[in-house]
Amino acid sequence: MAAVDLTTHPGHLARRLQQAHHLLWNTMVSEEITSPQFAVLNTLVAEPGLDQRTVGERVGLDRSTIAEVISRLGRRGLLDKVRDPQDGRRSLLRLTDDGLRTHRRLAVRTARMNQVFLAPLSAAEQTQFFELIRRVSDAAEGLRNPAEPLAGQT
Amino acid sequence: MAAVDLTTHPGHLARRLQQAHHLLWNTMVSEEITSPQFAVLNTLVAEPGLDQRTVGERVGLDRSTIAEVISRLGRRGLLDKVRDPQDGRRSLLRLTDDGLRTHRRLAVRTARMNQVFLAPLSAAEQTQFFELIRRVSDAAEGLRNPAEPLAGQT
DNA sequence: CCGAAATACTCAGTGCGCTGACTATCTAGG
DNA sequence: CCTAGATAGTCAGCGCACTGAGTATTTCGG
Repeated sequence: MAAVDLTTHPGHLARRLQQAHHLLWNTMVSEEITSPQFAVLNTLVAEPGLDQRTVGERVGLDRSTIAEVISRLGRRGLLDKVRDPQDGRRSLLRLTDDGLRTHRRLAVRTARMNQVFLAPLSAAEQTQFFELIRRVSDAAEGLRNPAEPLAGQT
Repeated sequence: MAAVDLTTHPGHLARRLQQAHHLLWNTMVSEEITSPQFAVLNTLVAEPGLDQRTVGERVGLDRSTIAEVISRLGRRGLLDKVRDPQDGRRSLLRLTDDGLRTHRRLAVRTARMNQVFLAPLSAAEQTQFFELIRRVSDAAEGLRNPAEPLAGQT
């Protein structure tokens, strides 16, 4: 009987939080476009013409995953992908009119959903919520490259 | 230029939090056993002989996903799965000795990882962190079955 | 100019997570 | 007993997410 209490395990809580979010997203935002897909659209609204890798960096997806997400968005005609004439390795991405319209429509619903999702918390608690999660995520992300200790050049 | 700030979107933050956790888990706990798999082991340590559906309920996985996770654990010889003689629909689950040993080993490492993961927060903040995430998750989970309004029997 | 390193992307493989359709089994009503 | 409904599990299909290997292109050193 050495079982552990999972409700104090951040990983378990993070997974449950995502599931809860997924549930609400499906009912209140879209069953077609997923949350990561919306994040990609959103990035390309802000910075049209980005290459695939950079979009992945912005939304926090690795090269393989971002490739799949973009391929799906392309199949749906929400974005165009063209080879960079300056650098044949890159694919430059740009939303279509349909992609722009979709983003606008979903942005409204997303805002509504976030309100419902965060309704159990007071305004102050919501701020705390964001800050605590961000601090933990950023710190863990920082452990990824333990090198690069000082600013001493190289 | 109607782009949105994703850092105030709980869904986005939840995803990033899980990625950060996954990263730490892989380096500090195990590359073989995943966090959901550990959750299943942990549940069966506390309640041996549970059926598949109930285990899924305990750890928060749907019938399909829990089936796959259990199948993987079974292939690795960490648990046994036998048909319930009382009810032929059910599969009863029980850890093997190897499963028990694995759980014990990982439980220690998991505790260490949680400390590192939560190190950026003070003790009070950690409590807040758990509570806020739990409240949001529970509330969203509650929206799943909007029925069952009163305690009036049936 | 030419070969090596870096970079962007693709592909194969594994695993989590969900829905909807299906099968097997059990339970309850007539 | 026998059928209708509920319940446990399987299966197919989609999508996110990661790693490691491989390809194409660019860049940099000699």
